[in-house]
Amino acid sequence: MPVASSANQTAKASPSKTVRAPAAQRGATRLQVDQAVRNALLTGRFVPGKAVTLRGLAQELGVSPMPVREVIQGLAAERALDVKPNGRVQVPEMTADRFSEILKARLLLETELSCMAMENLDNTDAKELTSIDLDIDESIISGNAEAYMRLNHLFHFRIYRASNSSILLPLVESLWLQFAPYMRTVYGRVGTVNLIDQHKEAIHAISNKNADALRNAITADIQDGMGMIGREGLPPEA
Amino acid sequence: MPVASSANQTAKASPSKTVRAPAAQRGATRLQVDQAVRNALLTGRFVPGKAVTLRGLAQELGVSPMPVREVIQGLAAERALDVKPNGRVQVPEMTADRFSEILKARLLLETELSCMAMENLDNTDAKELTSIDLDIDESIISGNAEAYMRLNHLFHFRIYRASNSSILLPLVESLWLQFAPYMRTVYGRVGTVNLIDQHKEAIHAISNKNADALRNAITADIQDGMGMIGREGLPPEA
DNA sequence: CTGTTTATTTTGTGATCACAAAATTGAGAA
DNA sequence: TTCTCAATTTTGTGATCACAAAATAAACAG
Repeated sequence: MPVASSANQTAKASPSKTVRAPAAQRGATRLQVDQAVRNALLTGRFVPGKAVTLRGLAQELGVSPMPVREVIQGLAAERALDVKPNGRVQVPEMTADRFSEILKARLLLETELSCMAMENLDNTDAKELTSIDLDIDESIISGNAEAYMRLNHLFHFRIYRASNSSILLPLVESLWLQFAPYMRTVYGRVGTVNLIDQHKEAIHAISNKNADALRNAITADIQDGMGMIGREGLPPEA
Repeated sequence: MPVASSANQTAKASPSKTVRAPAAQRGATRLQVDQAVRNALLTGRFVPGKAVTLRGLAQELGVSPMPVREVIQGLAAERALDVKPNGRVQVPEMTADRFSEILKARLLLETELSCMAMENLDNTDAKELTSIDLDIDESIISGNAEAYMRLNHLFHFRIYRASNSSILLPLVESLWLQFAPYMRTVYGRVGTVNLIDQHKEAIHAISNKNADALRNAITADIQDGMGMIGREGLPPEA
């Protein structure tokens, strides 16, 4: 899945004379790498434990190792990637401690975020969320875990983004990057059919402009989605 | 303040033959740059709006621009540095919205963190915290804002670190990196003598193993430290 | 076949380079 | 002076290189 124009790669014609494509805009390559890796993490295409190598990712995306290095450093700072003591980078493994702490943090921050968002949400947003939720239902019954994760993220952050938050929102985004790869492995084990859709009540709360109801719906959604794991055997390995 | 051995810099002897120092260990240079910038931010030596340039920082620390690039990317991902649309990097400016949100996030996360830490804190920790607090008192009366900020960070995170948290702790660290530079400008304006020391009660709560009391003390400390700004004129500029 | 040791490959790290976009400076005209 | 525009410098970006540590593969001895 090359992300850059083919003229960009293998730019080695004459010595000490590197030809470069016009470069659509400043930092476009890094941005594309960043989005590619983020999407891969959020949709579970990067499995916990998976090794992430500079040259590997660079070749896979059709770019030089340079922008990949910077993106990896950024994602490592967000704890979305794990830099081992020997420098190797991998998708973090989940542990029981990490999981329960993420659950706690999500409940704390995402309920707050949804309350903040409430005052800026109107019926137009409710309709959009309804549309997304329909796609979510479809992804659940069809067992398309990747689509489910993408849409579920879209649903939640469509709400949170209305909060106009510049502090809490990035923190929550970091949390999602951390637990998403593990959730994907859970869906692979127990499927997606067991998922309960708590989104209907969230939409209803938004339509009624009831902040408390939205808070409860978000709480229920988080606890349903992640609490399920508690009954399945939390730690993937001891 | 060169951070690397003098043998490392100006390593340009013969063409295409770079001499390198034995390299104490893997990633040591980047780690030193990272700690240097983090300390500068946390102690307020980097003022909001200050431009952070690759070559500038690299030369100041006596390293090549390479490790600086990676560190900056990491700190930008933690919102500790602000990457403008044109690629320039600077210490973030504070706004009223950001400030109140940071305050809210601190109250949410740091109280939780202190409660988690309580069960692992013993009298040895209390004595250490007392020692730190004495130094804090001294820094306040002497008006040494930089020392105060360093010690205050040390005090809080000595507590939080006992929580053995791997999720919430990095989030809070990100918050401190974000508000520290601004706080320094406030201390420069109104001085440090107005600061109220709420740490005594926190230490007392730890000695008594009273989680609720610790929560209250941390809450009071945060609100005292940051609530003061509300009476001084929050936004540095509109 | 098993365990150990050596050779090979992979991989992160620091450094340097070339280039373009952007900011800054400088000169000249009104 | 003040404005405008060209020249210069600064700065981030992508690319490539050299090196060492680490991981893997390959020999080899038992």
